[in-house]
Amino acid sequence: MTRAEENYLKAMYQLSAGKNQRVSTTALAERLETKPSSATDMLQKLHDKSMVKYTRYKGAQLSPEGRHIASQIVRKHRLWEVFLVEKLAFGWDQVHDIAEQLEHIKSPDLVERLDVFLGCPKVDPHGDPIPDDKGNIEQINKILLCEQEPNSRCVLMGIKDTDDAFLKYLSQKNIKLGSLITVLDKEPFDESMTVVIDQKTHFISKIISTNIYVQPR
Amino acid sequence: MTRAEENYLKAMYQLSAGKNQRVSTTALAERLETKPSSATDMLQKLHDKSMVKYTRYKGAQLSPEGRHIASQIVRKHRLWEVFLVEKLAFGWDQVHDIAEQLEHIKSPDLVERLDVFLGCPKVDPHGDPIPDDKGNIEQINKILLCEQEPNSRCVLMGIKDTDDAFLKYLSQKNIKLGSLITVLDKEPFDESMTVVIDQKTHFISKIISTNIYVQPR
DNA sequence: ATAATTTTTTAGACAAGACTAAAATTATAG
DNA sequence: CTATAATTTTAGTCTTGTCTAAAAAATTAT
Ligand SMILES: [Mn+2]
Ligand SMILES: [Mn+2]
Ligand SMILES: [Mn+2]
Ligand SMILES: [Mn+2]
Repeated sequence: MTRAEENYLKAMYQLSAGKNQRVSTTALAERLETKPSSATDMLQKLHDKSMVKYTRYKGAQLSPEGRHIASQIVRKHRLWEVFLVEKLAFGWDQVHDIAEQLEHIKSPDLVERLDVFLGCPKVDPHGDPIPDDKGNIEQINKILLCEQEPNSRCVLMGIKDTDDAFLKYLSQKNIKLGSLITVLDKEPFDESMTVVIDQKTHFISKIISTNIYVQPR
Repeated sequence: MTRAEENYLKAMYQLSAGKNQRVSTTALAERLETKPSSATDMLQKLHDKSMVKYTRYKGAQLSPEGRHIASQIVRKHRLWEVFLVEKLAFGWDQVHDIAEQLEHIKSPDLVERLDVFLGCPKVDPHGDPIPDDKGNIEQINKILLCEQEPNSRCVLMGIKDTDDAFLKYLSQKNIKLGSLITVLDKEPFDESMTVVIDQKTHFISKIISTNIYVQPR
């Protein structure tokens, strides 16, 4: 697998979120910041290598093998992110681009040892689950903060859209994975919330509460 | 710099060992397991980018900038090798190929943090010096074991030709960086040696003693 | 000094991956 | 059900990095 092929497989894996739906040429091209014609080319190549099932004008779907390869790229990406944050003290907003490169290092032995070195983590620094070497993901029960009722407690379990600016916003306010959140009030008008996070009171908009995964306590 | 360009610069850096001599097209091609015509192509490209000074039919020489870039690839290669051996418990015969990939990861911040994480090592697992971020190398005073006189002591400081098979041979006999070596006898006929390494007696051929760097004690 | 040999370069081709412009197909709207 | 719009594919071009075969230059030997 070349780097480009791996990136296409990973993009398909992430676009067909959890389930294994078909992915359209345009969606794929958009995700990879390339043109639909390039995506078509690649899908045909991946079809010939039986990594995807591609039907002209109908989009493509990962084959079991393509799906497995994609899961291992994601596994590597997230393990490296853990390494960068836990061992090299990077901030969670700094690691994605570097992991984007590291995920393509080829050495099954390396992945295994890295996993052990990191203590076999189950989630990456943004709370996203790390697939195991078979591609299985341990489902963690989490909901969006915006769905929490007033006067309830929960724990921050992940970030939905791990945009750099948003990650910076959160860490600047010292909000992080594992933070204890108490919802005090929810404004019916704009659904903004008053919450206490680790003893500090914050007023957060709907946009923000829709981007934070929590586990009720 | 693309990966191929980086590999050419690194190869030139290593071929012009220490000094900054001119490198021939054929030598470069051989080192990179490619054809001389490909090397010519690349040298012309690198000349246009002023990474090397290339003269037709006369070979090429690294420019100060090309030399610096090359040194940083070597720096990354060796730092990653330290990481793999020290942190992930790889054997010193298993790390070169993986480092060959890792050396191309682009992030100045990453290199700096990795260096600190590893305790700013001065040599890699084979005893080769690690250039600093300016490209400077701390010269370590070392000679070949074959040049040691009988009835002298020395410490193993490095391996000259870090061939996988040779590295395996050494570690299988528990001979490693820092091992204390006492030369008991040197056969005048074939220059084979009887040595004690860490309390154990070994008979070693000239070929082997010419491949081990030591520092006299 | 000339001939033979070796080294190096040029010319032309190819594969991977991307792009643009045009054609084909599918989806949507009236 | 047809006309228009949107999506997708094809055809042709480009860049990077490689190769082979042939030409040119430099070396070595006679
Ligand atoms: Mn990421
Ligand atoms: Mn990637
Ligand atoms: Mn190495
Ligand atoms: Mn390399």
